Amino acid sequence: MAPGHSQGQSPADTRAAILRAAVALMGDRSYAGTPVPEVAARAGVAAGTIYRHFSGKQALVNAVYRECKLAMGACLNRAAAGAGSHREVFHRLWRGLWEFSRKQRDAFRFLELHRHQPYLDTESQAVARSVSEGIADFVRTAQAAGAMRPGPPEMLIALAFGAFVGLVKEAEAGHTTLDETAVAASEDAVWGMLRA
Amino acid sequence: MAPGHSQGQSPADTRAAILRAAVALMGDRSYAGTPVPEVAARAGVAAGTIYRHFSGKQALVNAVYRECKLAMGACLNRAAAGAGSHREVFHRLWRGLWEFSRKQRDAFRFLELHRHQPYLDTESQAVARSVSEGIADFVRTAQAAGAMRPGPPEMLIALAFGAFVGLVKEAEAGHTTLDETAVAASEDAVWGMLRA
Amino acid sequence: MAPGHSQGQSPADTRAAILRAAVALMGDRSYAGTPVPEVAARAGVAAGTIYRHFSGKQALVNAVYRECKLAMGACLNRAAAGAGSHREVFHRLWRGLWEFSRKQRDAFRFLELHRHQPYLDTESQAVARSVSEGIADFVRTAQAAGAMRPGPPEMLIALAFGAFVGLVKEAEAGHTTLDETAVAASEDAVWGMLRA
Amino acid sequence: MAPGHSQGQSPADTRAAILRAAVALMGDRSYAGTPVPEVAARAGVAAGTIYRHFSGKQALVNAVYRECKLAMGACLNRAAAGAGSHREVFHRLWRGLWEFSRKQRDAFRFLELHRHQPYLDTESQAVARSVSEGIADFVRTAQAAGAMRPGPPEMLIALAFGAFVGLVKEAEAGHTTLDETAVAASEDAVWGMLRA
DNA sequence: CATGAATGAGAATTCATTCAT
DNA sequence: AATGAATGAATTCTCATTCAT
Repeated sequence: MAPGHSQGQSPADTRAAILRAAVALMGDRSYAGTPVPEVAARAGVAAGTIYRHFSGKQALVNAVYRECKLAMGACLNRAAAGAGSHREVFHRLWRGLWEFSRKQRDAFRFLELHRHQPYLDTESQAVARSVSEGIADFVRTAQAAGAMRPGPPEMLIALAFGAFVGLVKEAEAGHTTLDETAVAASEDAVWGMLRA
Repeated sequence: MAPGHSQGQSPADTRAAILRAAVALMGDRSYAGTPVPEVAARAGVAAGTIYRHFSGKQALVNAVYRECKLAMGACLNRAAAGAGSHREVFHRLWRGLWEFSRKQRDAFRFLELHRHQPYLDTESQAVARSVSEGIADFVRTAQAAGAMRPGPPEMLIALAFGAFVGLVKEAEAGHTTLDETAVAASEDAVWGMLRA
Repeated sequence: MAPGHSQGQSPADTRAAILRAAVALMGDRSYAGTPVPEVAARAGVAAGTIYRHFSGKQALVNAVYRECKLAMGACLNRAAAGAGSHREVFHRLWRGLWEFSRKQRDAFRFLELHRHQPYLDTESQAVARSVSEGIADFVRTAQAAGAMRPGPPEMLIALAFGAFVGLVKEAEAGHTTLDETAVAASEDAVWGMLRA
Repeated sequence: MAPGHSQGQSPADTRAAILRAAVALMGDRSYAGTPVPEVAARAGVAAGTIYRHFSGKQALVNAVYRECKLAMGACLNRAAAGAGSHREVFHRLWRGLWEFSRKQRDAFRFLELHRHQPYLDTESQAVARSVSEGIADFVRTAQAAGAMRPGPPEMLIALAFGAFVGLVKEAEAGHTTLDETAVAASEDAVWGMLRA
């Protein structure tokens, strides 16, 4: 009977808070396992507010997915952009992935848990494809230069990225932090898998 | 209207049907995303019947998890058991993984989606550990013989297994079947990552 | 946490109780104005039970609508069936309508409030049409015999039925019961409208 | 971002726009079925604006109801006012009703859908009564002059007005326009019901 | 053992209303 | 006066679980 109101931030801030809360919770407990009211609570807003910013739970996951995917894409693009040998670029990519998984831990987990889920819409899938495309280009160039083993770029990417994901999950489960030494060692190992 | 036994099904058959239904559905839509009544429907039994065989939804996932994990463990143990060089054993392991992911696709997907989830109980975790231990032993032996690169066995396993998972997910998403050629190529690549 | 169960009636009884509750409430407060839990409460069942019997609120109104419409149709058909002059048949129809509006007051009100609403599905509309058709046939016969004024049967029916509805609504609002005298007088008046 | 006045609209214009939007929507979808924000959207104002002009949703329906009822009352009074036989006055009344239902279709539908609803306040009911009273006077005069059949004026009005409503609803549902011919025929029929 | 109707807590979503700007 | 983001209670609907048959 007594509706309320509060304020203190711009709509964009509210939206951002909701997205932040959603990445964290859905990355931890899956889409179906995360009630909207809990997202609201963590974002510090009322449940109804979420529906002013997103048309529904599904629209929310998709927004989160795109944001995370683009963030990771940007991170990888930065790494791939600079000069240097293919080995050096790979070094930057591997480190970039590590940085991303550390600094945006929630986003990384979220992306891993929501790959190819049926509730992801066409736009989200398009974003995912465009990010993959960027990396595939790098692989193709390296293959053409004889620096990487031949084969479908998608396969090599799947192997290398899968390896990284495995590493991160292991680190999280084993309660060990993925430190400098481990990252350097894994980078070396994975390059052993990719090089010609 | 007439309660009683389902025609020609032993209790064990019923239990197996429930487990099969649960692997498929939960491997596809996650634990939280899979309603118990739907599992019942797919298993061809009434909703209540599930509760005669499992004390609740959580007990059901755990039963499923253990069964799948043990199946995969058995598959890997068989591969690791025979004679041959470390390279040859790895060959059998990689092929074993492939076999398993093809023949028990649902189980493989289920396991991947339910790694380290909070609803897995201590027994399930123990099963998981025991399976990992078997593989770790192989890695340690190979490292001692100078056939595999040094470093924590868990890390190498995480990288290799992660790579395989990445491969399978890519194949499913890309709608490409993981054929002989791709498996052979990936095996070669991953061995490049592991060998000393 | 503690789900329940109660029983004591057959599923058909439960369904009937829900329908009865829905007619009464929706006939009184409109479709949108009637919360599902209130229907449940009046039917003496839990809210969730409604969804075991009807796929949603909309399916519920449609079921109610069809049942009421068919009941009224049956009532009118009985009246139209017997022998006698057209005037006598009209007498029975008018009385039949009166009976129906008295004995099934809720159903009558419900039908009036839910005519041509957007949530009525094609099947409901078909039922409505078939009932109207029966009456239209009577009108056509009477017109052919020169006992009723010419013109589209639908128009005459709309006028006469509209008059009856107006009468009932007035009686309800004016808190006067529609007694024998009033019914006889109105019958005479309406026949004055219809006769050739 | 910049609060303030809507460009070139006087408060009275805004109020009128809200009322217009409300008649149309509530006449179509009932009181409970019409969200306030939707009324605002159709009126081209912000949701909050409605609450500067009306103390709540209920006050809004009542304002709408009174406006519509008075408009229809005025229409009927004009018809009843002029000279001529009772038959001629009835002709003007019937035509007046037709005019009103055509030119103010939304208002007519609104009034029909909101008769005797519990959220109508005493003032609205008083308005309704005063309009009815005007017509009842005409009926009483005609009865006294022996031009109309005897009986409670309210009953005759209910029958005749009900017939008209039935006609309009049929026309709307049957997707037939209520044309000159139909109106003339129905007028003749209804006079057959009313005349002595 | 199996059934499936019933339950009721809780999830997703809507909407009347408020109030800082 | 007007705005529109925010609120939170109410609404529709789902689903894990129970138990009479």
